[in-house]
Amino acid sequence: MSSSPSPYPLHDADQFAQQVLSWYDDYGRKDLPWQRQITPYRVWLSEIMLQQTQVATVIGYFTRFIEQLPTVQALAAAHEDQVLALWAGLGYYARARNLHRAAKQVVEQFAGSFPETVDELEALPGIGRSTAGAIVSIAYGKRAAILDGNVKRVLARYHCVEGWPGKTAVHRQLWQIAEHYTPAERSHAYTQVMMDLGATVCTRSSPDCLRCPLQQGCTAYAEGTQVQFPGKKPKRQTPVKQALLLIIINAQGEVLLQKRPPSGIWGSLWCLPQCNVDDAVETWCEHQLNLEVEVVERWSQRRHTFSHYHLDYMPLLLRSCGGADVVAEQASQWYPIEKRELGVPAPVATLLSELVAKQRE
DNA sequence: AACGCGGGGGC
DNA sequence: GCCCCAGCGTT
Repeated sequence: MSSSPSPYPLHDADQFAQQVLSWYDDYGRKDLPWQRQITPYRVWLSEIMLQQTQVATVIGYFTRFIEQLPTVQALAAAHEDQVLALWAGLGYYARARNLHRAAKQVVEQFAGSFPETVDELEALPGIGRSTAGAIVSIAYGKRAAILDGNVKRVLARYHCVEGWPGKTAVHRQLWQIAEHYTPAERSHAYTQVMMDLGATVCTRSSPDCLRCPLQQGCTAYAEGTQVQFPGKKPKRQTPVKQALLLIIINAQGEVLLQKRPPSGIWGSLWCLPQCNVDDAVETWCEHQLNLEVEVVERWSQRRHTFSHYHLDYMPLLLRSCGGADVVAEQASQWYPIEKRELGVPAPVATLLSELVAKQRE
């Protein structure tokens, strides 16, 4: 382990662990769905979901996912569309695709039993150092440090670590601290409590320091500078893109969906056809979809925000009135609007729901 | 309307 | 090794 000098003294690791573990015994969460029957598969799935989403939301997704794909073998054998449908609404769809790929690797390379070391786990797609540490400590009870967003916040405040954790130097510093405090015993409880603390006590904008087991010893608390840590990502302004989203209905009342390419926004999800605002819609449909359409309604413009741009889109309701049906190609299909078995992005799901509601009027 | 999340991949 | 990418719920 590298030993770059720290600008602050690390505290006693045993005492630190004792403080948080005692809090865990009293207040830690122990009955979340993935904490009940602990298997590496369940821990892995929950950790990937929790990377991007809060516990309350993950519970429903996790439960549904496990019902349909209860084992890594089942996941490996599933169709990509089923996996993405189970993920739809969570965002960051590359993770669902990585999850699927990793399951196949576990089945093929490890005969279906999960690897037990951080190094082997990290070699699987979608698993990095922190997620590998979480699996090793929670599922196998072995010592391994984690550094997710919650833990970063707790540790950055505890030692007033300056700078944005996206910077390599800051990140390295935080890992060093994380490793220092990670105890050899009670690995599962320690990992769990550090995440719980960050999620429920040491929150981003209003930390509840009076209930924090680390209050004594927390440098930011002592200085009243909690909300300054961790340092923020330098922000840049997000561009606005515009598009038309085409809700094309055929004579059977089905809507045309197209599978997106595997990389980029909404990768591999099923989406409404999308064209530029200055395209002539009828002509575009004829050329791109080989479909004759007429515009039925123009809905009001909405905004969907991604991390790096806004998409202002106007939904157009179109009726397909014949023309060759080119939907033979794999990448598009007519889909019953009330069916919910394909992975569609959140805004598309919203539009389809609105359409269903409208038709019931 | 900001904000932040863990890891992959391009450079 | 550094930086950009990604989608949604929360604040």
